[in-house]
Amino acid sequence: MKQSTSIQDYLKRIYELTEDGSPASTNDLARELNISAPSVTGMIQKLAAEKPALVEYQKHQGVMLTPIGKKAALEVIRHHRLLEVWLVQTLGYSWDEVHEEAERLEHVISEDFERRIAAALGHPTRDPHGELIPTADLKMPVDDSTPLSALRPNQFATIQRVNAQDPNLLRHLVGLGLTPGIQIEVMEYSSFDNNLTVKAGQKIIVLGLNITTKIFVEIK
Amino acid sequence: MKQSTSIQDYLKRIYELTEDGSPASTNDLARELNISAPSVTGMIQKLAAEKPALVEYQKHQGVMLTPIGKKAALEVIRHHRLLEVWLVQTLGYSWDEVHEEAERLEHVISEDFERRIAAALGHPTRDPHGELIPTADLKMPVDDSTPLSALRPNQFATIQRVNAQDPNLLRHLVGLGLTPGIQIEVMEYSSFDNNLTVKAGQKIIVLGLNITTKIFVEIK
DNA sequence: CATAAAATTTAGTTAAGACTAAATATATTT
DNA sequence: AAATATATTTAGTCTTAACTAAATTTTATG
Repeated sequence: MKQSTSIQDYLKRIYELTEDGSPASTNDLARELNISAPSVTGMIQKLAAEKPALVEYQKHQGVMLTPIGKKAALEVIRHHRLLEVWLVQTLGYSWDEVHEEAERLEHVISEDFERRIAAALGHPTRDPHGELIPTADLKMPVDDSTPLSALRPNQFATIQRVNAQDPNLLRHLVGLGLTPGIQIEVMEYSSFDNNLTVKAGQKIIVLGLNITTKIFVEIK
Repeated sequence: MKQSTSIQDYLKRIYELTEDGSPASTNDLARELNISAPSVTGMIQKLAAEKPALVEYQKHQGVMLTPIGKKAALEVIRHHRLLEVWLVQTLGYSWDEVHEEAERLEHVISEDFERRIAAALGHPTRDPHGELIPTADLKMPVDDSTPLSALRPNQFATIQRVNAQDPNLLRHLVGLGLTPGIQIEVMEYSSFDNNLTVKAGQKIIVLGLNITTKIFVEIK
């Protein structure tokens, strides 16, 4: 019942890619995992053949997680996000440094360790990027946020989460003052390049689609 | 230059088995690692063939670590022991619970993580069992302790370290009040079974060789 | 010191999980 | 709807690190 590190990575990526309800394609998975497409096909077939199956798979149609696969994925994601909070709170990591460390630790911590850090941290519900942490019974809380890219001028919002791991992007956002909890107002929208001009604190900032699709907000 | 988990385990065990200056035998290594002897031979040959070599190996003569292999081993041991302190101090693990968790974590933490916990803990010199922690520049501090088994009646000593990982034994010792820092007096010695009768606090305790060779003391 | 026992190594397999090259299926374009 | 482009799968290989069975070397014993 305990999966290898690489199986856990597959399940986690499949979870992320199927959050919208549509199956994950072999190619998308290959890209996300930095693994060749044929290797991905092989692993998917293996996961689908397990008893009980961890994924549902039809040739050329992509993969979805079975309920069991989903539990396993949420377990890894819970580990990852709790670890991120823990690294930031107790060891002074910054939000652009935690991802890589958590990525390795998530596979080796015990359930006991998980319980201990969750308790020590006061059972946090979000990681340092504002992402929701799956509950101890492995349910993902419902997320009511909207991508910033969907907002238009004169809308006010609070940043809830930033769906990114790239340290450079994260540091850039800190520099701009765009972190969870921050209030913003949309000033302008350009339909040509989908740029949004937003006001955060005193700053007026122009953001491209690449950034606005990664920032999720609660509309005021 | 970064070794696999299993190579790290080999190096660590070889370090422990060669601390007395004599080479580690294939069989001893196999037993310590829970791996078959032929597998051990294979791995040893591989480690000896690396450039630079991690071990010195002559057929049928056992293995020793090269200076480079020793550094690598001390790195893993430093990780392990710092993690044990960390788990006890910040997450409330008891000394019989830490070993297993540290055993998995030691292979995946970054040098940055190592530095952060070392600093957060105030650069401890011993782990929860009293074992010395290799320094940041990977030197093992000299150990001046004596096995309790070498003491005789009327000698007084302080327990410095307990060289054991078995949770049952460790809990047993806590029950007997035999933990690092505790003062003891040797009352009796039996040359027949090598039992020692010691006084720790109020208690009078008879200990077999299996235990007295694992407890290391500083003679008063 | 010859022989039995124990330790070690060699030889050959296996499993996981990656890879490339080639084949095939699906999707897109004209 | 045919032709092309893209995505996916199949087939076969490689590496790591384990295994067992058999051969060999070393050590211990009679």
